[in-house]
Amino acid sequence: MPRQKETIAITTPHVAGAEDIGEIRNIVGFHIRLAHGAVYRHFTETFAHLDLTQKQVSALWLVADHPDIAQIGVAQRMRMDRATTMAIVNRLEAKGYLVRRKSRSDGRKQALNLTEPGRRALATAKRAIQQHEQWLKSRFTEQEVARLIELLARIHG
Amino acid sequence: MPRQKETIAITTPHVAGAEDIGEIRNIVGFHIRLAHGAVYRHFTETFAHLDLTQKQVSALWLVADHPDIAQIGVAQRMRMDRATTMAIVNRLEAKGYLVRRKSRSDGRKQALNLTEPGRRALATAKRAIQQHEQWLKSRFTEQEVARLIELLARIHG
DNA sequence: GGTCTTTGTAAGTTATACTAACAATCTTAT
DNA sequence: ATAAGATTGTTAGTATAACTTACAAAGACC
Repeated sequence: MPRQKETIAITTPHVAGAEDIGEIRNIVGFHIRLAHGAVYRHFTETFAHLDLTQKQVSALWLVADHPDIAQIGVAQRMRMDRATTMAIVNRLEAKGYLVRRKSRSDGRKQALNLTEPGRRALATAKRAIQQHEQWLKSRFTEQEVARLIELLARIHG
Repeated sequence: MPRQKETIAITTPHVAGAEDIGEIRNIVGFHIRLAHGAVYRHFTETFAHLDLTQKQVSALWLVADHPDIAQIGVAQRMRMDRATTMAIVNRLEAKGYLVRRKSRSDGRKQALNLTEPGRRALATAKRAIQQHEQWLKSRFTEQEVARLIELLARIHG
């Protein structure tokens, strides 16, 4: 147990008062980050055999639910900027899971659609997500899950 | 509004049944990711003038609360691996906010401690966090905040 | 003493997020 | 109708974070 002489001088944030906002444990943001990290880690494990990340699955799912969606549409729904969306769509396209094609209604846009392999990959991914959600939800009652979602939705609303 | 002929064929996940796990909106993981993203974004804005990221502030705070802590200690508390911790400690050290020094109790370890500029930076950061937390907590009652933290803690336990 | 483990470190890879700039296209104001 | 402005996709470049592998130094255990 390392604990030398400077201890006292350093562990006292009580001198100034103003910057003492209590334990780091009381910071909501800290808990969201930790929870996100835990979820992210478990997700990655669950998806180790598939070659997909969270974002990629979300994007795949969105395109499946919204055929001919433009990249900007994916970006808005996932709260990402255009450049980040590009990177993700590029990867999905490289895997052969979706195709870009010029939108007929708006020449600036690219209409995104899943390929058959993309649809199969999403189906597999959804099964993995089910497992992952099971792990996540196992610590809550149905009611608590609903409550948690409601609270989280107020943040990203 | 782009919406062509393939719409019907693609928007029906009802055919297989098994992979239909409902709306993406019902996935807890999805909400955690979105909430985390929103928090992360607001944090970044709040900290735009300071030159610190979430992780860096967390690490700084941890070192302040635990003088002579080893990198592995920071890693465990922040749920990071040693390599990631290295990167963050390196950045903080480069900014002159903390110093490494060989632990006397365990030659393998580095004892981390804040410098005076580090302590000042943390004090400033805590004020910014207070603002950030205000923004975050403004949409909840005290009770809801406590409930949210409790639920999130069950995830990262 | 020798073996196994822990800790820090370095190097290299991947994913994400951001900015800035640009071209093509659409929208709006005049 | 044309000019000016906004939107969309794209590329390039930067930063952060997380991961892997490998290695060295030090400690723990037999």
